[in-house]
Parts: sequence; C-alpha cells; structure tokens
Amino acid sequence: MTHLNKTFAELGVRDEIVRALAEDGKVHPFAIQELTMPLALAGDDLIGQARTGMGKTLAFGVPLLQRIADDTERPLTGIPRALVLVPTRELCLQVSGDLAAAARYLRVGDRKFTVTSIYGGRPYEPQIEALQKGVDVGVGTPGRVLDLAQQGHLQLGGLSVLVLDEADEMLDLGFLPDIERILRLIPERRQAMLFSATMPDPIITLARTFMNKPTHIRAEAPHQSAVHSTTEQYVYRAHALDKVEMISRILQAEGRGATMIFTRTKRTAQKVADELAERGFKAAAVHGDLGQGAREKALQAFRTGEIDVLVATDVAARGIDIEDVTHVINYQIPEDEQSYVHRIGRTGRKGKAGVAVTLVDWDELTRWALIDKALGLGCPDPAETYSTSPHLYEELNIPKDAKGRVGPPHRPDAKRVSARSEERPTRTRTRVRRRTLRGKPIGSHPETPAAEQAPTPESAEEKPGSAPRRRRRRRRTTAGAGTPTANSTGGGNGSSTPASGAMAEKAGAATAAAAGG
DNA sequence: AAAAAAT
Repeated sequence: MTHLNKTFAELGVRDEIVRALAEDGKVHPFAIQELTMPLALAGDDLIGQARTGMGKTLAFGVPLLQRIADDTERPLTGIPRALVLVPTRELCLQVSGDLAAAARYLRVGDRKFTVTSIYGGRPYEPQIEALQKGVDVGVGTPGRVLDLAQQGHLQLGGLSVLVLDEADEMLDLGFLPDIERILRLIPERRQAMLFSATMPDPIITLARTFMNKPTHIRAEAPHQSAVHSTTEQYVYRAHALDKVEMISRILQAEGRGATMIFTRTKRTAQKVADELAERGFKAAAVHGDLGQGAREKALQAFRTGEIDVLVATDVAARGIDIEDVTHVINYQIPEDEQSYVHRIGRTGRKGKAGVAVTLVDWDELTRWALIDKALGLGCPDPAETYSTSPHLYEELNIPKDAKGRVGPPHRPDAKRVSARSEERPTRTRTRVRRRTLRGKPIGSHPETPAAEQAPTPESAEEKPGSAPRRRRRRRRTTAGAGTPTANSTGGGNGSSTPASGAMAEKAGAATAAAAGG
C-alpha cells in the first residue's frame, strides 16, 4: 500500500536530489510519489490523492524541482518558476522546508537553488528581499502571495508550475476568490498539480475548469477508506464538563507520545490548553488568535518534544507532519468528514500506529451522524457506545459506574457531579448498534494492549485560583472504522491513471518534516 | 457556523 518497487534513482530523479533524499533516509518512494513521477515530469496536469502522511509533498516536490532544474530551454533566472500554495502559514513553513531540503544540492550556475516561503503574519521586508535576490520556487499562503504580487515584488508571470497543496481546502469558498485572482496572474501555459488526501467530487469538477485534462492519480482505490488501518478510532459520548477530565486520563495512557487535541473554536482551544497546563501537562495552544510568533513557537516546541500536548483549531488539522504523534483527540467534533480525516491524519503517519479518540457531546450527535455516515464508520450514535468498548475504556482508564458505563469523573464536589450523572442517557441505549461497537474499536485490530491503571495526575480538584470555568457546549464521541490499503487508479475526467503494481510494504522513507522559519 | 488567509 505504501510503496511500489523502484527507487528514486531508478525513476530518473537527478543525482543531487537523490543524494539529498537518501541522506534523509528516503530511497524508496511512496506509492503516490512513484505514480506521480512520470506524468509530473512530462508536464501533465494532475490531481494526486493519497492518504495522510503518505508522501504527497515529495510527490509533487521532487518532480517540480527536477523539472525546472532540468529545463534547458528556460534556464532559471531568479524569477519564480514554480509556486506552491498552502492553506496555513505553518504548513507553508513546513513545505518550503521540505522542498529546500530536497533541493539543497541543486545549483543554478554559481548560486544555490532557492526555495522561499511567502506568508502573512510576518514582516514584509525579509520576504521582499529574498524575492529580489532571486527565488526559484515559492511556497506561500494566498493572501501574502497576492499582496506581494500586486505590489510588484513577486513576479508570477514566469511560472511554469503551480501546485495547490490541500487542494480541496484551497478551492473551498474561503480561499477560492484569492486562488482565482492568483490564477489570473499566472501564464496560461503552466502545469497545475493538485494534491490532497480528500477530494470531494464537486471540487474535482471545479478544478477541471482551470486545469488542462488532468489525470487523477490515487495511491489507494476509490472505495478504500481515507483513514489508515493502523489508526484505531474510538468515539465516546461525553458531557461538556467531563471532557477535560477524560482527556487528562487519556493523556496518561501507557505508550502515549505526542498528542494533538482539536477543538472547533479558538477560544476553546486556548481554554483547554490552559486547563491541561494547570493540571501539569506540558501543553500549549495553536490557533488564529495568537500572534504568528506564538503560533510558530508552540508548534516548534511540540516538534522538539519540549511539550507533548498541542491543543489546536483546524489551523493544524492539515498537512502538519510531526513524528510520533501517537494520539489525536477530537475535543469537539470537526465541521465535516474532510476535517475528521485530516485531523486524525496527524497520527498514524508513514505506517506507524495511531489512536484517534473523538468525544461527542449531545448537541453534536446529529452532526456526528453525518460524518459517520459519510465515512462509513458505523457508529452514528455515540450515545450507544456509552457502555461499550470496555477494552478501550480500560486502556484509557476512563471511569465507569457500577453498571460498567463510562461515567463522570470522580470529583470532590460530588453534589454537582451526582446531579449530572443522573441525567446521563442510560435510557437511550438501544442495543441495536452495540454489536458494532462491542469490545475493540471499530475497524481496528482485534488485539490491543490492555488497560493501564495510571493514576490521575491530579484528580479533578477545584483549583482555588482558577476562575469558574465557563462551559461551552459541543461534544463528541464514538468509534471509527478500519481501513484498507493498496493502490489503484482513478479515472479523473477524461484521463485516468494506471493503478500501481504490487505495493511493497516498507516503513520509513518518504516525507519529512523540516520547517524553517 | 467555524477557521483560515493581507494589513
């Protein structure tokens, strides 16, 4: 599922790039990279789809670098020849870092090949200076790219390659206007490559309006789940006031590594991060209300392991590649199925195992059911999982009541707690779907580690100092589905791409991180 | 309806 058979060298990638990749442990390309190479090098427009963490960045990055570096008819002049657009500033830094790493041995005459990031929230000067000194590949966010282009500092007339990373997001309503403006500044004759793990049909239809007979390449068969089979998905119903407590217990699970917690709003992200920090966890928040410096600082601290809990809005849902993220927790359910796929895609990358826990609040049941249905998870009503999944239950050490139901955490302030616990939806539990949920997480491996009774770090005591927490509404729960593998081909509009051959399974290799500031 | 993205 992840790899085919050739090496980067065998695919015709030039020595300088092969050497850089090899030094970073990348010798065998991931399936999407190998499938994309021939078409991308030929200059074809294409839509590339592969699951999260399976090497999409280099799938367009390597051929992009190779193509413009090899173009003898149009030697590099320092005017950008390729532009990669991404939805967030942090992803901009990551992608530009990845491309710069792959290009580090390439040279243009007597200078180095240049990749630069162009994004907002930072002073203009450094970016303008870099552009004036000469840039071969630009990686940027729409707003700043447009801004610098309109100011005349970024010349887009020389582009021969345009890439939309997280393409479905880039073509979503919020970004579309900017993308359309940028397209008007780019030469008609250019190669366009769109990549994402999720590509809703309407988006593909829209994409075809500005692409030239794009080939749709998929590393997995269309019917396969967009989620890795190596990621175990759990869904629980949870009451608003219990979420932080539940999470604090999950955070004590044996084997937990770096963990990302997603919220629907910026306020909640900050609140949860603060509460977890108060409880002694090494946590920080990342969301759009923070200054760019704080955003990058938090992400960097998370990358280095200085902190191991990152609470974020969807600003960090896509593309961010951090090794060893073992758990992803949805404190609030995502807006749609694409967001769910991308959020939990922060774990289980490159063949590694991952755990995704979604907490669903009563108010979110209807919306959750839609996501469940869209992804075929088979767990539409978390309320019914209330007393199931004893397995995970033990593993996460989430408290349950005498009847074995996942109950509210034990709190000194028994009054309030008991009152609320009586309201718990004991009733709603139909047994119908229980079989689906019994025991192991839906779609996960039958064998899972046993429980671990880790003591709560700090029981939920009332913090004198902390102000009475304002509660927000929104919750989530339930389990996920397992997944597949393999490759296949997708027939895009007119053209289609051949499926891949046998996929050798190999861990390691491929995509890397790097960010650079 | 939320978040992101230029200032």
